[in-house]
Amino acid sequence: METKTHKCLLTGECSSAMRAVQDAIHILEGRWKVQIIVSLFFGTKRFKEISRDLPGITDKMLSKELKDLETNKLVKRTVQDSFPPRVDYALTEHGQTLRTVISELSHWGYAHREEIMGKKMAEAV
Amino acid sequence: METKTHKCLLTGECSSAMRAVQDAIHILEGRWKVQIIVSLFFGTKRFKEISRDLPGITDKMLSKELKDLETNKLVKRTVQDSFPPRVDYALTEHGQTLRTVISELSHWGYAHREEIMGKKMAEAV
DNA sequence: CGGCATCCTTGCCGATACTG
DNA sequence: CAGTATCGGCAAGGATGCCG
Repeated sequence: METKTHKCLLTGECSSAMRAVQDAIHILEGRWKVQIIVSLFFGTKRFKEISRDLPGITDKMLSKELKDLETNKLVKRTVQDSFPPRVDYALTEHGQTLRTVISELSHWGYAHREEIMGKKMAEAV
Repeated sequence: METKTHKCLLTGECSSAMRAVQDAIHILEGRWKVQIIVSLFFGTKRFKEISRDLPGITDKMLSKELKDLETNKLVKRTVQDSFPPRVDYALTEHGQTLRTVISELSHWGYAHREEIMGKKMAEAV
């Protein structure tokens, strides 16, 4: 326990694991990413549909975030060349794997709220 | 499946789950939080020890982040009034529960890297 | 050693307007 | 409908210096 295990801390295989964690968080962080993903958990959506699901988001942000998610192969963008223009967004298979992660985060988030607010309050609410 | 389940999207119990996820992410996000926590996975540390584990972090940031983590009851701060001054930081029981979450994020992060870089490259590295 | 105070840069993100 | 273009505020956070 008092051994020099901390030598591995940010060099060696530990740093590789660190980067993996940071990568994962980086994809989920920010005000909108998770909300967009959750919105798409419910199925394929058009730009405006997602927009309506996220009160307060601007077209600019939604556009940017979707582009990010597409770059990360989490979201598939499909263009129908009809009029009016129609573009569909859906989670890729890989995007679907986020369900587990988000579920885990959700559980911890609840537990955390209990810890912070006090167990008693948690039942009260 | 095509039912109007999206009605619940950001109103109702779904929004509660959303907030839980956001809470969890908020605690882990940023450049340093996870690194500090991981550093403390290896045991109780002093301010300078953590600082040495995280090349590039400034005293100001470390101080702020530790305060945040303490506020969230993830880290316990203990002051020995000796000379030179000595302050110990350790994860609380609640802080330890992050192991599962971080482990999950790490796994997904690796899988994500394979997805992005291509499975072939993953073995090559 | 373990910080806090100050200054300053960066870039996130919102508001608004415009296009095909 | 599905975006892009431009402007700009504001807060996170890096650099530096000082203190008990």
